[in-house]
Amino acid sequence: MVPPMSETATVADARPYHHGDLRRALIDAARRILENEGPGALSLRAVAREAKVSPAAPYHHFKDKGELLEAVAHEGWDALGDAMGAGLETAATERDRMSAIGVAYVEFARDNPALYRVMYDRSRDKDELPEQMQMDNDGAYCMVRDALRAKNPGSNDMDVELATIAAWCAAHGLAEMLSFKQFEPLKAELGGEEAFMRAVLEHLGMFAKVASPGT
Amino acid sequence: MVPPMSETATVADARPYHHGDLRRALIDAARRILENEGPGALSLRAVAREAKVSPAAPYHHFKDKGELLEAVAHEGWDALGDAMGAGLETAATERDRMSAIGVAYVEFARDNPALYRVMYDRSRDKDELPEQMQMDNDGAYCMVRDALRAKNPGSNDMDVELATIAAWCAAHGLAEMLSFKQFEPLKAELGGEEAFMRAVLEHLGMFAKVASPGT
DNA sequence: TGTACATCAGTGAACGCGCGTTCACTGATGTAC
DNA sequence: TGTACATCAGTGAACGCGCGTTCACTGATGTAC
Repeated sequence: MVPPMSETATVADARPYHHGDLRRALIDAARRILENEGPGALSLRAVAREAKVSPAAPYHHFKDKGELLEAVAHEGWDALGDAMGAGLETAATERDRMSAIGVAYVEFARDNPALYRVMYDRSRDKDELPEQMQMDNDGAYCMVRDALRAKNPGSNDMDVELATIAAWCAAHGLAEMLSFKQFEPLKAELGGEEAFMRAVLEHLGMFAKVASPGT
Repeated sequence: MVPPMSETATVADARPYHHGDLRRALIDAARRILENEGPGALSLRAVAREAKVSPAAPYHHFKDKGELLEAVAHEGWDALGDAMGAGLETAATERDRMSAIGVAYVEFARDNPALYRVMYDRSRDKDELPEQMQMDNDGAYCMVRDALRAKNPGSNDMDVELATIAAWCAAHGLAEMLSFKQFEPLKAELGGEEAFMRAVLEHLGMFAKVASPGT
């Protein structure tokens, strides 16, 4: 009788006692859980399970659950910044830059809804946006500001700053609204979700109290 | 020896076995917990505790925890609609209506942050905004749409609809951004939080791709 | 007006669950000599 | 090159906890006659 595959690991199923890069694996596992099961399922134990490791193992890499969440959120902000940068590249003209960034932002949120929620989740709260969102470090926030400055030459700094914040608010709001069912007829009428997104963003001026701020 | 206050309840501390309106009391208790301890603390048991009732009592009024949350969220939407209506009343001129509603919206979210989160969490779970947000029932959504129609006479229906959604997105985004610490210097510079809110909302047009949609 | 009885709205104990975290441990790795 | 030993990164069992929910119950209320 041929014995089943020996217990001593073959090269193929070798799972060394030491993982190699468990930290990385845990963050990846967390993202997998987020997207497959939502933020409610994201427990430390679930992450360990997903990474095929004991419940205590993560503690060699993260002080506690909060620190893991922090790392996941940090990667999320990086990824969002990358997505916005990639969107910017697609803009044909300078005038298109803002909407290209906006569309990239909203699509990122749509495609990574649970991650996006973790990023903004205040329960770990510091009442602070991450480094990528600071006003002075060439992060995503500055990318938007630069695009706005280019689009509105001659605007004063305060106006550009406020418009940047307004843009971020609008994109965030749209990102959270996009998936509500009641907009589906409108999306269909406009020819798809991206058209809907652009249409909403283009109508912001109609809502604003003053069409040309700073005048 | 004078016996201590009789076990048989005096009029003052009469707590009848039957509560009278436990459903109401549970919803109020939930709101108290939300604002004092945040959404994370909102368990059915905590609500029962807060209402000074056994953990099983709520089941005579709500099928399960979800149904209680639903009731809390429903009241939240009503309260938000009321706040927006009250804001509308304060608008001196027709032109001010939109910003009056917007300010009222954002202030409601600022003053009831945990309730506000529950409202949108429940909606997101169902992929549906509540009745107050439907496009055809004289709710809060329609209030915004009417104000926009009045402000932009002659606009076609689609433009008004899209601008309404844009306004809602902007207000929601600002509501969630408002309390981040990094905006504090800006608020101070502008002379306070309300000035900041108005300034951000007024700058939306600068972000929009097209200043006058529909042209 | 009294009384029997059904119904309603509570109680309190118990259930099983998954959670975050700790602990003593052990296997694997790296380093000093 | 070989060996002793410190350190690192895992294991697996256990802790106490609060949770949602169920259950048999009981006190209070309302109704029929």
